[in-house]
Amino acid sequence: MSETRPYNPYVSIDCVVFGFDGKNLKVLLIKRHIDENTGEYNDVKLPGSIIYMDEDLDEAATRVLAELTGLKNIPLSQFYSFGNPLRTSNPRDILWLERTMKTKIERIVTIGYVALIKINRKITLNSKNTSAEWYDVDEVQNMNLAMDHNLIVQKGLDHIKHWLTVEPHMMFKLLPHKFTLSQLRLLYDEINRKKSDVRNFQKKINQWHNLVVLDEFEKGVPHRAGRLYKYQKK
Amino acid sequence: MSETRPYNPYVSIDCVVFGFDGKNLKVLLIKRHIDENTGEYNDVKLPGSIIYMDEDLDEAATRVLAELTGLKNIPLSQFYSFGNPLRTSNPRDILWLERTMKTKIERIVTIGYVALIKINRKITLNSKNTSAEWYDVDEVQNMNLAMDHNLIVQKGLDHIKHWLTVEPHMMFKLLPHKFTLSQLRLLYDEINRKKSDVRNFQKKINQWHNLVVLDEFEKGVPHRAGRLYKYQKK
DNA sequence: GCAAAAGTGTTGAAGCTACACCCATGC
DNA sequence: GCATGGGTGTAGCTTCAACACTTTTGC
Repeated sequence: MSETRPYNPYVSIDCVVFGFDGKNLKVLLIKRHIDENTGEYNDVKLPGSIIYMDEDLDEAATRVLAELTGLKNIPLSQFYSFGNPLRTSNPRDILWLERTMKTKIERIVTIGYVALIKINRKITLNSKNTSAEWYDVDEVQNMNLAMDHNLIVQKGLDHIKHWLTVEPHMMFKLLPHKFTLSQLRLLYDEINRKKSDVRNFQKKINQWHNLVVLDEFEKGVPHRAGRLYKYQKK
Repeated sequence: MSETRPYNPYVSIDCVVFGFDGKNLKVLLIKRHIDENTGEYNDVKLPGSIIYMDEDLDEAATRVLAELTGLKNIPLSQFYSFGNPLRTSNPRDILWLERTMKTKIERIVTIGYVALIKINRKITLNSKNTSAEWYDVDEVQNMNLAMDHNLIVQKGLDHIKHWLTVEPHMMFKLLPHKFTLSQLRLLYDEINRKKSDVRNFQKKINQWHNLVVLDEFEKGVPHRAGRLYKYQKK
């Protein structure tokens, strides 16, 4: 983070960070303020930034996420790269980029990374002018994100949906340490965009051998309390 | 392709083009000659090049492949991006890149694309100093390709292996117009790196409904001739 | 006639889907 | 006591793996 480390103004990282609030899948977005002398403009974008000249992509993703949100030790997975030359051609985007990066921007190819975190992780911001918030993934589809970030979120979603079949354990990263089977199923259904049969779902996950049954139950619910489970890495 | 169209020397495309000769999976590589005054050096690399400043990635992939091999109308799929800052740090690579691109090279992030073609397609080269050849994928693992191209080939392989389950029809792009079920099975097994049971395999592919049985048989084989099939898009 | 690959069915195991009722809790 | 979601088993169907012998052809 030294001030003299040169940027590569042609390549950036964008992080699609997903969370789950027990009901909806959420994505972490950062509010962006543009003062177009002074047309004023507020919108919302993915946490992302250009990379340093001598920086590996995975490394850059980790750094960018930490710098913009304070989130550390988050495994990030590259999923797709976006290089439409018009993706940063909106004057608003150019203005914002050049002010923020303090460098001339021509055209940026961005590498998309995806991460799954527990939604109650503390987010800290590096600037008073910004704020990060969780947005419903469904809402985001109808919002107008900065640059091509709608597309990036969509591709990120496709990517984690694909994980459901290939590595379903990734879901546990989105759940609290202790969770009920309903929470697990709702999350699964939310990502998969279809309702599972309750009994069949429980049969399926009982074969995963990574769930530990706890002697605890959820509290304060206006119905029979669900049993709590935790995930145990094998 | 005008001479004045400026390059973006920070982003490149590399194409992993696969073919199948009836027995082995092959990858298309380009011989590269370096004269290091005159240490002489010959090695082999993927068809790839830096992109133009105003060019979309998919567009660049199509152009680069056409320019370097004459292959047109080839669907290319992006599969992964490679950005280790040391990937082009070998002096040999720098020398070659700067001579070929006629521009100063600092560090290149490359976007990997994969394509599947029939192995008898005509390859034409744009220069007398280069030549393109098909290499056994297995051999390539033990060769020392330029830059990080061994890694890129490996990731490309993983990608098409994954296609077997998700979109198995892609295999037909690698086969001749008319083919036997053995050829199809050998290709499947080659990509999947395991032997299928003959009968089970035929049952599986009979459910695809994209195979048309022909009234023709292969010729000149020293055993019972296999029936020919063709692929019919639905 | 022999070497080499083509072609062809059945069985058992595992996994997937569909489906309905009683239970515990908060209000 | 009622509304809400928790928790539980079975039966039919589909899918997948394992397995061996006869046919055709070139030489």
